[in-house]
Amino acid sequence: MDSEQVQADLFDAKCPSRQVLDRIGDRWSVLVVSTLAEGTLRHGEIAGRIGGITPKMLTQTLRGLERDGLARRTVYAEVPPRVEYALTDLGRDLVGLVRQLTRWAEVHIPDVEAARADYDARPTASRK
Amino acid sequence: MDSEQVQADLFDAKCPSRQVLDRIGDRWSVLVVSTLAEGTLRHGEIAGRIGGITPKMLTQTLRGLERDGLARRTVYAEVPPRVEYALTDLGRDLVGLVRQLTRWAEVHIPDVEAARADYDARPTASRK
DNA sequence: CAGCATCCTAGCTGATACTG
DNA sequence: CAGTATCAGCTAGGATGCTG
Repeated sequence: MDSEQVQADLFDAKCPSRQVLDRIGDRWSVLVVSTLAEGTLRHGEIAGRIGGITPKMLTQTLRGLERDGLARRTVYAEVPPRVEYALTDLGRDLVGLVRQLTRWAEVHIPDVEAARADYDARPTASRK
Repeated sequence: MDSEQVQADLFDAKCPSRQVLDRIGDRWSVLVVSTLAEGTLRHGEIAGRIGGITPKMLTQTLRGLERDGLARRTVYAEVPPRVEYALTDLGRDLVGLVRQLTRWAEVHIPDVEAARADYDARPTASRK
């Protein structure tokens, strides 16, 4: 395989890890998915559990998840309106990946933070 | 535990998955780490393998990886200057996580794309 | 309650040019 | 060769106010 091929594999939108990161790399997706992991919830319930998310960002995030087949949106024609969100099978599968991320973090983030502190303390290092 | 505590767990910098995503969620870190997985490389060699990355972004990314203890930077006092980069043990471990991301993507991204195409085609859905 | 419209800011990112 | 400095654009993200 030539270098052009390697480049194509790594760069662009072809790189698989890039695709996942583009999907869950934003500020709220992981949080919303994790919250929905506990079951079907309404818009306000999700907001309450997460805390600090604006209605706009929540809706925007949920729309993205719905579009990508990770969450299902159910509207009940009632007054006042009621909208429920739940994970799809695909979404539940994503939870598994998130758990792997979490597990890795719990194990290794301490090392990362130690290295960071060490780096910042070192006067010789090219500091930011 | 009160709702304040739940919020603290999920939000802020405490959520473990958030920490990983903050670290590898940027455009180049995963690419650079994956490239370094093949061995010790010089600045220009990494740039050549990745393609499309500017010197500034590469240096910036490498600095971040070095700071977090994921990569090691070795400067040789020669003329012309030579600087080599290699993964640390921690960095190599991160490669494992990236491979899991990649694996998940390869399996499920097709479903995501199908759902997306379906969603975009549906005229009734609240489209973006 | 759910969520849309609008405005606005901050930070990532990139293009370019220059230095040790 | 490796790295820095500067300028500029894009867009994720947030604040606010209004509607069905």
